[in-house]
Amino acid sequence: MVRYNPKEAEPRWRKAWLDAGTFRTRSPAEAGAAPKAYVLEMFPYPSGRIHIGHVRNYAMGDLVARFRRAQGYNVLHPMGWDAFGMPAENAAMEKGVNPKAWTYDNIAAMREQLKMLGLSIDWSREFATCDRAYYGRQQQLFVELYRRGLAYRREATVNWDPVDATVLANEQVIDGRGWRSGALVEKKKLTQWFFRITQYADELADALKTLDRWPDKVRLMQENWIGRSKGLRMTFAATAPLPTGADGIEVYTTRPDTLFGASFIAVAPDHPLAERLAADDPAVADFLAECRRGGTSEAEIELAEKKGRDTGLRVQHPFDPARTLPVWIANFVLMEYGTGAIFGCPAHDQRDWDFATKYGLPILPVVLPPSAEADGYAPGAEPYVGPGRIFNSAFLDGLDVESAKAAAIAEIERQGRGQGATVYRLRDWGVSRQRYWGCPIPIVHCARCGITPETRLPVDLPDDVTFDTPGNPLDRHPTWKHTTCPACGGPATRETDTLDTFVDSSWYFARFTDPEAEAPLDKAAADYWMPVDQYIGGVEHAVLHLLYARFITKALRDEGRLDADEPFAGLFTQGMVTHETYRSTGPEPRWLSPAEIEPRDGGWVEIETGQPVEVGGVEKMSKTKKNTVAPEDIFATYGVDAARLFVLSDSPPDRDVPWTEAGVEGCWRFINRVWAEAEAAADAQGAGDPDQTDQLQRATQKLIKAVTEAFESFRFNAGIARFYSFLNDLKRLERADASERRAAVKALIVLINPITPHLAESAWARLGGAGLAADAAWPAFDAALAADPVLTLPVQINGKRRGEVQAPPGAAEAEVEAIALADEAVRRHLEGLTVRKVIVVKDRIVNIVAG
RNA sequence: GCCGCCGUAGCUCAGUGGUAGAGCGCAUCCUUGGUAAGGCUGAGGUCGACAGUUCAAUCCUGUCCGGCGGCACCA
Repeated sequence: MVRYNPKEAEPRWRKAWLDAGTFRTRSPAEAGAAPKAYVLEMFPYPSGRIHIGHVRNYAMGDLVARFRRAQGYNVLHPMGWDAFGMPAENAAMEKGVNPKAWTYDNIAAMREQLKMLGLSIDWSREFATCDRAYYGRQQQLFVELYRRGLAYRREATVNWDPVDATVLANEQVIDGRGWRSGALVEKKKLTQWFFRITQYADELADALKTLDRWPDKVRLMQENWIGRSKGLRMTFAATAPLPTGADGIEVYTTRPDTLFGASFIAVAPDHPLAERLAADDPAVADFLAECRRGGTSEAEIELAEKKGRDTGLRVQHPFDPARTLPVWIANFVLMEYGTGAIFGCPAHDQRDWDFATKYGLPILPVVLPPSAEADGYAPGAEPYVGPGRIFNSAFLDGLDVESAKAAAIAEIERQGRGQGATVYRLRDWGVSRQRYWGCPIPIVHCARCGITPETRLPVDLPDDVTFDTPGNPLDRHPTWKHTTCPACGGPATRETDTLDTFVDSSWYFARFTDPEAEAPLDKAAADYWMPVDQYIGGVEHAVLHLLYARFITKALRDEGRLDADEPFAGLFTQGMVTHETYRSTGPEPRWLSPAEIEPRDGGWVEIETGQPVEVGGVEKMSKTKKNTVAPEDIFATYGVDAARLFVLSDSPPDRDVPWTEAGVEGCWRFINRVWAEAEAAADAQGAGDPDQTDQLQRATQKLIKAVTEAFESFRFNAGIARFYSFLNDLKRLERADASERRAAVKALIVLINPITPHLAESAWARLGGAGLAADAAWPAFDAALAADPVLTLPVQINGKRRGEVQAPPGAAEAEVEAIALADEAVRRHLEGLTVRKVIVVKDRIVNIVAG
């Protein structure tokens, strides 16, 4: 008996795979009739060190990739680096290092760590988004988007950090301050580049229902984010010309059926009409200022009181010449949505109800709840927003809500006052960043020709930049931005904005299909491999990255660069790795790392002080809470396979998994048990107990079925649970034939290879398997071999289990009934009772109803 | 407030319209030439609560309770 030694075995097998070229992607010609499988995990930011979350993400992807390989698919499983972004510039500012050198050093370090995981990756396809070869081609795509009107420039309000002199993304603003500088962030109007994602809003929303291998949750989040609503855009005619010169106020509504219930019009505080009125009236100006002061946090919005101010202006009701409605300015109306103006129907909208109640505006019910009577109907204590029949509404009376919407829209359109319209919450994607370490936007500004796309690509990022002063290094570089116009040859300046790094990650998956291609994409390669069959990553990208990538894929499709409609046919979002938190006790509690504590007297104490430690909640691993574990340490102690096994075994893959030392030790013991079984099977001799042999054969077939199904359906932990029980079977059936034992363990090895590939190779070799375990075919399930010769059927009397009987599979009902009624235990329970009915469920159970 | 997911052993989770399971932890014992180990045996569960459907419900239906996540003056 030789103990399994991962320290020796794991590097040896990684070298064997490399030497054999095991994970090289086959060309379509080599693959022939084999189906393709593109398996991809979200590529990492090269921070320089992998963390345990990476281990989980890539272990899952590797499981899928190795599983598909064994099933005979031609697998593409590449890796790259999401390498542009702020951390490199922050390192430059803080440590004076060059961002490019810093990034490539990190990539080199992290590549070595990732390679330790033994992933079945074709490393020949690796690239980084900061490679000139990649971002240059991205610039080419940008120019195409620009020429097709999908990239454009306009003035927009942005988060401006006055200390760092840069624009910040929304997520970089924390409590109103710049996350790095701590300066109060200002709203500033800047001319910015945008991608016209809203042009694809309908398709992005509609196509969600084709993504049947995406989590419902993510599809729902995207649907909410796009926020499509169908309604009516119409103008209420003013009774007198408005101060803005307009002759009416345009509103958007999704409830045109409630037009007869309208009792006021409200415009946003930053609506042009409100601003015009404020210019003439200090009281209005004061009111607008008051509205702006309101906090922006969710809690504040939640509690914010509805506030309004009557402008004194009035508009005409479109359907009732006798009625006019007052025009208010209201703080709850948003300028960014719809037209920045609404009509209020207090009877059927909570916000309008709150507002009308506060300011004494009329509440006119027009939708009658199903159970209510129109005569004498009075609104209750809150607005009615459910379905019903329209009443008090002239030509709409008697219609249901949906029919009334259509009828009202038709009438408004007939009158020429407006038309049916679709409105989205989704806004165009602002892609400008006033940063250095990103893809330069390939545009020049020419005094004569204006905005001109650069044809001399790539536009290289200069290496000689400085970070000693705030602001954009590209903008203050002495020579970089001065160039000539590609159109007229005259003097011109370069655009100094770079692209949001989400652009980089919006097409890298397509580039992987042929990373050497001269064009941004090789269409044949992209059409062979795309879409990605299985994409795996964190749910935190449910909206942004995944929505952007869908948009860019559709834009590339419309440019004829590939045929795929969607980038990711299958998506899986994995949970995080969490860990207990520990705090020291005493006057100044602080977070302690797992390495700083030890068990003592049934609790934990701080090693340095001997003071008791307070064990806190199980939370996402973070540096501040010091509840991280270092993958390298785990690898050194238990081997890579134990770590891979652990992150897949203890929780369903889409849920968080709490990291525990005991759990990983259990995995380590499991690995040793598998190895021991391989050794025992390899050394076993001769024929054994026929009954045990049969049982082992059936158990093996059941294992094959269960594990295959679990892997297909992303229930990896459930599959692993079957391995544990199977080891118990192997132990119990140790008198089975030697050849059957070897077959059983070989099946186990091939099934477990996607999880613990190094162990699988060692065990495979020990059992004399041909070639590499990584190349072994997935075992086929044989239902005939799995069938039990005799079944044990429980017998229930009045629904309670009272005994069990043996019967062959497929036994006739009458036969089983006779066996059951003859059973001694059953007869005992039936004493004094009359059998009224016997229910036999074939091969399952017998239930006797007696009384 | 709206939407979604989850409640099974101390912990993390499998599972099924019909006999409740695994790993870890715990207890007892064995081994001490696999030894910073290995193994045997065992205890431990009103399957979140209540109601309904059924011969039979942990599983299906409904209501409620608890936890997590997303969205939220979006007209």
